[in-house]
Amino acid sequence: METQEITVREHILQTATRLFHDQGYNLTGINQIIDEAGVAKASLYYHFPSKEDLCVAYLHRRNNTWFSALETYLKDVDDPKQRIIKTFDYRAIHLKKNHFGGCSHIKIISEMPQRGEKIDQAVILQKEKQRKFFLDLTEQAEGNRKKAASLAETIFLLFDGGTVQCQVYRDPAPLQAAKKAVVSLLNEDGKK
Amino acid sequence: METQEITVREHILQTATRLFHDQGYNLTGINQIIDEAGVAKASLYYHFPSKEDLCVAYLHRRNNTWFSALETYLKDVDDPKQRIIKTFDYRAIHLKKNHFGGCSHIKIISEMPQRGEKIDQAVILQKEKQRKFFLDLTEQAEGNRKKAASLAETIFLLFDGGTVQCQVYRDPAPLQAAKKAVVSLLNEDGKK
DNA sequence: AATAATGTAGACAGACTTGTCTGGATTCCG
DNA sequence: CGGAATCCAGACAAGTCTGTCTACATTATT
Repeated sequence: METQEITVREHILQTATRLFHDQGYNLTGINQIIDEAGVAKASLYYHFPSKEDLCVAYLHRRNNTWFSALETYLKDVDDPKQRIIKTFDYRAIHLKKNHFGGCSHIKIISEMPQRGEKIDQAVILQKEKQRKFFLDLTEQAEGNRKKAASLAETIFLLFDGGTVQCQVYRDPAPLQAAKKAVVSLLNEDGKK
Repeated sequence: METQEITVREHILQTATRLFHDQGYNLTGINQIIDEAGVAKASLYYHFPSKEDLCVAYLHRRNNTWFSALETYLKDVDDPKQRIIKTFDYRAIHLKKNHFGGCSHIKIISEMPQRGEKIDQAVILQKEKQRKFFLDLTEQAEGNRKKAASLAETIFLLFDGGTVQCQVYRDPAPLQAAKKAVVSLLNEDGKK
């Protein structure tokens, strides 16, 4: 109760998060996770019935922390267009902090072609949350609903395209190009 | 000499190509490749010194076959704008044929966070070839070189974004949305 | 005080991994 | 004909993988 009170479960999840992202899911063994987390194997299997369950927890964790950190980053930005644009900046910062390893969710489905239902759900959940995030903002920025929807789709495509190209080049430049394109689109829209 | 004359090396490469893409690189063992190809293990290691070398050959093969099939698909299309647009159609067809497994190159780097130099080179080579492909076409379609360059970047981002989202949803819709955005961009350009 | 929840340590099963090696067969080419 | 290139069959090494299990210790709650 005095300090942080990091539970064993939390410790496992943090270690798994680091290793899954940095080394890859298939290249990270259960034994390595328990060694680096400093817990017993039975403890891991007590909290997570299988490696796949641990993976699902990892994906949900990533989804939540990414969005809450984004909200913090945007806390003083009110204008919807600016919120969209600054989200691209945040994405670049976040990717750099993670050594340009790319999107955790995309990586997982790239590693597991025959993914299970739970993993499918977790990945699609994140993508839908991101899609809705952009859609809400374009609807605020643009009265025409149909135009807002198509604009949001384009922005989301540029967002994912920028992310994956940053992974390839290990460089934030593609996301900056994507941001430029988005700025252009949002201005176009205003001028019309 | 009578029929196709598929060499052993070719047989290995074809089997590896199918398995790497459908199952993933790390989940495909050397033993499975030789079993399904019907060759001896020593034959595989005779032609490919290591699994990584086989991977590099696989990436180059994918790169070449994708581009030559694209050229065939576009053989009757002359207008540069139409060539760009039809490339998105071709991408969707190609992804569907490969069960929406996504881009082979992106998948490989997602599976191997600490990839070697040869693999890095192969992936970047493909990306640069695609980038140049779009750049050549935008330069033909648009006199202003600077505008053409930025247009090509945006198109390329939409291309990769559409590809990765198709992988997530196992559906061609995102690439169709990307195509729509590109059509819009190319028309904008014409109107200005 | 007793029971349930949570933890440690580590052996074990059964299967898989990449790569090497032995040993011999076939085929091509000069 | 002779040697080089190519191929097959499969044992083997040394390690990895996930998940189960036994046996015991600590903590919390009722």
